[in-house]
Amino acid sequence: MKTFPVTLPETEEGGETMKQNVNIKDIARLSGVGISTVSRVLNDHTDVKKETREKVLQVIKEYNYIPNNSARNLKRSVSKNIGVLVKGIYNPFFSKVVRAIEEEIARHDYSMILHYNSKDATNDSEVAIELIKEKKLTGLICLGGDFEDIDTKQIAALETPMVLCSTMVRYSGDENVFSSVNIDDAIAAELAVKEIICCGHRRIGMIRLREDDFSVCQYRMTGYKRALDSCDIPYDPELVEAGDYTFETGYKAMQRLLDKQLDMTAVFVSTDLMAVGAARAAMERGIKVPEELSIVGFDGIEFAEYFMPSISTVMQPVEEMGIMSVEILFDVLNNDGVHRQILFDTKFLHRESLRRVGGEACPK
Amino acid sequence: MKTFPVTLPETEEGGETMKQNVNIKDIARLSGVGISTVSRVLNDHTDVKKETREKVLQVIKEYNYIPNNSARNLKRSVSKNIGVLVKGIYNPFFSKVVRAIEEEIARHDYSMILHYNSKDATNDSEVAIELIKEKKLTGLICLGGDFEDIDTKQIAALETPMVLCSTMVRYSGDENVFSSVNIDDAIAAELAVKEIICCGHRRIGMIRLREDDFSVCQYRMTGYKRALDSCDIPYDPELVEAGDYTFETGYKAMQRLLDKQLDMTAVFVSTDLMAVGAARAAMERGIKVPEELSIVGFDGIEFAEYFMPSISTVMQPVEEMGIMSVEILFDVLNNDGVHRQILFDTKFLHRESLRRVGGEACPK
DNA sequence: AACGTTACCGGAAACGTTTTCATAAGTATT
DNA sequence: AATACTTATGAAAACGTTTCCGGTAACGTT
Repeated sequence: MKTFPVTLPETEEGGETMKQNVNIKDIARLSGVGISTVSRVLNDHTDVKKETREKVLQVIKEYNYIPNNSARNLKRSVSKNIGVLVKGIYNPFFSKVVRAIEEEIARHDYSMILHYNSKDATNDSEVAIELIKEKKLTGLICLGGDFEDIDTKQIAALETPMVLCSTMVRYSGDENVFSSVNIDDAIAAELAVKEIICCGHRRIGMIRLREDDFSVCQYRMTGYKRALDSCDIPYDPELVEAGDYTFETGYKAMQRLLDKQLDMTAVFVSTDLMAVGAARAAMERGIKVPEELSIVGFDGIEFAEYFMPSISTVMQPVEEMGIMSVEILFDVLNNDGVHRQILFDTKFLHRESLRRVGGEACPK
Repeated sequence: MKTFPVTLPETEEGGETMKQNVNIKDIARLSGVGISTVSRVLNDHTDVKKETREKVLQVIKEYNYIPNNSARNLKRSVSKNIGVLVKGIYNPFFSKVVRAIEEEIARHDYSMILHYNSKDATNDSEVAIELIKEKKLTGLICLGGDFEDIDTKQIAALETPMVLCSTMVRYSGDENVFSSVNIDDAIAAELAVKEIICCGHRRIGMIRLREDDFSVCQYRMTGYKRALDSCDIPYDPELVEAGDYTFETGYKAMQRLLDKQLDMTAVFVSTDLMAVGAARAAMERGIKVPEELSIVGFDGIEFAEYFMPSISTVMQPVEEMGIMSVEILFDVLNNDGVHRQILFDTKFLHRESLRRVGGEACPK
């Protein structure tokens, strides 16, 4: 039953037998060194004589040896896996971030475990903690969702870096147990609405997110109000309807808005997806966009650019945000828990769906 | 340094100390049974007395014990991770499949490791094999991409079930080493083009995929030709341009097509993304869609429905395909390698972008 | 009463690494 | 020549499971 100190059945050209799995012991034996030396070579330790290292590397290559990750993980008591937890909405914006994240993670020689939290009304921090513990993750990036009443003690105890990207945090503690990557939704929205105002619009509708959806998108509503306020335009709740990210709800929200027969000349929409739905709803009723109604979205998904008319929007630096999330994660990992909060800049893209109307521009 | 056989420092209410990680030995000791019994409980083995099981479960719950996955993986010599390898294009179609896959994988209590293969011109099977070996995956699902000259011996030797979903396979072996989930792209495309012909169109353009992109989308070209053929419409290479999935290349391909001043009345486009880009290109030039030019896409992504005009397209059963891929994977896993090839049906969606013209319908 | 079965259970050997510790050999220092 | 310090190395102890192997107790069968 014991392995004898003989050479392995080699994987010959056309040979039928193929040793299923070469392990570190085999490599050690075959290169005439101890196991620990092989391990040192594998992990790039410096204290191995050059010739020894080369010899070992050659054997490794020759036998096509791949170290067993499970064993490594067990010893190191982490998994070289980084979790990404995505809040359950389907949004091309998130898909793109995920992609950027994966590429960056792969560059660091880690793997990405992707999990969608589809339960709608959960506080995502619990799911996050569960995930970390269960899968022994090296780190976790949360995309979207809602962290409320966080048990900072528990999170700190995990000693696993967490980065929240585009995640709503409602919690008034001072402890600093995670990093975050965001844009300033309120300011970005405020600027967008000001752009609308600058085009002479005064009656500006808004399609916001349902209030029970605690995502950062809620702040876009704040920005809307602030912009109105700073230009002395009264806030009229009649002009506000809500949806929940999707084309369809944007479409319906716009219908409700139009049904009210308001003298609206522009609408600011919380997400590009809804903006497209909204635009369609208006156009279906024969309302010309932007001649009769301007529409502005938020996110910067590519689709908005190809819609006819192309949708003016607030562009988030998608890839950069993804990459930064990973960078921060590894920073925290290596520099022992110094967390960072990053705010990215956005850019307003003035496209076809927004047009100047008669009225004078806002002084501001 | 050794752990003494005393009770653990409990996680008391408000207590500061928290035993970092309870393990199976602790649970065994605390519930007064042997380690193997705890293991049996954990793995739902039948040969444990009811009371013992309950006792153990209670202790597990009380101490919030979560088994160490790395250790489990090491013993079981698999990882409870299922890989998903996505070919590097950004396509909302794939994002949606991935999502369906993840949910199904999670339902089985596995994790999904998602990896994007961004290298454009690779034979993806090598990446796949590498991935399986390195991450000790339980199974692998490939989305898109190209398997050519497969080393079936090597794949068989892995003994890891592989499912190819929407993946191009160019290889003439008889051995059956993987399962597949697909639609019949040629037939679906043929039907779509016949629909166009039935609307009276005779000069039908095509925006296909670049020929060096070996994806299943190539078969859509086959379908196009077949449809023309069966209705005795001559194939005219002038009417064909190529792109590579994206809005932008669809847009440009349409421009090239229009530049040629052909008397085209409809265009069949290989992917919805390109179809939208193409529609935009036409409309920008003042060509009315569908009044002057009909456009038909392929895939069934949601966006196509909200574009104005909504894009007629071939709907693939996205979620079903994802779920099926996972189901097959587990089937193969449990029934010892009986592979299956699945073909899903598609559905042609006649929407605004396709309109009847004067000419008589095709007899067929 | 002796025996065979069955239902439960514990000990201990894996699984394949990383890392600590000890040691041997070489080199520099006294 | 004795000492100390470096450099390279191997043996062996973990890491936390699963599972094989065997053993005990209870029970029914002869």
